Amino acid sequence: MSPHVQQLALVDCNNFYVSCERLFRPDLQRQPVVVLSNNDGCVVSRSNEAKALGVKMGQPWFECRQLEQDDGLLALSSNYALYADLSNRVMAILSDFSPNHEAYSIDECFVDLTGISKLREVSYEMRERVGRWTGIPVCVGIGPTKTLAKLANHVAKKHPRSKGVFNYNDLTAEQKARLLAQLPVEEVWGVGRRLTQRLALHGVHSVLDLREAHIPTLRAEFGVVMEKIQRELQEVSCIKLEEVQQDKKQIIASRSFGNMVTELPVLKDALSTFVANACAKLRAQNSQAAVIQVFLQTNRFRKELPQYMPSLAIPLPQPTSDTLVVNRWADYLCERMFKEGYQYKKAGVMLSEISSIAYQQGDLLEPAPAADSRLMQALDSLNQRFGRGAVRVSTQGAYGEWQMRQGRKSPCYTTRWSDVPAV
DNA sequence: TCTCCGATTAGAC
DNA sequence: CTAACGGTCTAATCGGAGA
Repeated sequence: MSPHVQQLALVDCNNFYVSCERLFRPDLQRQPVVVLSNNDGCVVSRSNEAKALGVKMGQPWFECRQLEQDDGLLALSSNYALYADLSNRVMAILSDFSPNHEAYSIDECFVDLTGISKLREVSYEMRERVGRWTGIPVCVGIGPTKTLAKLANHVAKKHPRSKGVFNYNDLTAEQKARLLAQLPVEEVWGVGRRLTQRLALHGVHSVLDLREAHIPTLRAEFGVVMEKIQRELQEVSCIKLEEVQQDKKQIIASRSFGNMVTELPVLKDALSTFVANACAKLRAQNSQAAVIQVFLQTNRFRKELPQYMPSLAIPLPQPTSDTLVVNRWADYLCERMFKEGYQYKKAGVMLSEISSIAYQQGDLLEPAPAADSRLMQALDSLNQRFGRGAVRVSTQGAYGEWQMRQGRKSPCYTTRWSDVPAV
């Protein structure tokens, strides 16, 4: 093999949320288990046994709920504090294998193993060490580009013979072609449902079809994104490893309500919580926002009810990350949009035009409101020590109607002492 | 006619 | 309580407004 081929590994946790729950509930092993999204709305993680029962990713819980009685399917509310904590542990272990790595999502990490000797042994060791130290099962896919590493990971997950590790770079040209011909094009990273349909119209069904497609046609019909995907399949790296986490360019805090909301004060109360979360995220990356947007939504699935989905944005007089300042604007925007006679199901706040506080522009007319940032710093450090929501804006949480339903949540074993069972 | 901007679309997980 | 369907984020693209 030529020495300059990139050996890029994608390590992906198996059924991550379900695997996290199983760590503290050994009785869930070999049982059909799913984890639900916020508000216990949709299935977002499935054990293999749940997949075998036909439960689909993203399926609304009420649609498969019957399986609870019929087949012993167990559903749990999501416990993000637990998943984030375990994710951090997995990432820390993986980072020991290479200084060049990217935590791509809560359950996936790219690790650049180029130039490592005994690559085979090392990739098995990654899998085993994560399993031994955290109890989370993972699969490893290796390829010359991110897109092919992802595809290799898919192969590792699907074929038991691979024992959880698959290296695309080990294949001959013929073996590569044979493998790609068997894989449907929707398995490719960046090709979703819509693009799969459109590609089929052009006779592109397998990954091999896409790799070999006529380039000018592809570019004209599908744009630069598809061209990049094709180049990646041709082993030309177009998507680089992002080793440092980029600052968010946009921050959204929104939630569906546990019950429909009809009154303005309740909406404002919910929004003040969203503002607090969004501004805390903003401050955590040392940024400020210049535009705030608020949106309200009725339940789009209830077609018989009157629908109203307003959204309003406003440029702030000065960029800020101050919860109290943003909250006043959110109140104002909410009041301007609120209409009596609708049942609101969801609301949210979006912060955009985000910049680093390092570049704070001095305002010639208004004195800089630096004093308030001390209050926000105090608030952040208290909430960090005692848990999110320990210190709040006065109105926040006065009404309970909007809070989401989470009737099936497991205890916070790793992040809250009081939830750890006595030995 | 060109450019900018907001809204829309598509995707990931 | 007897209906019930997530939350964030990015990038490309498109159409209209305004220069």
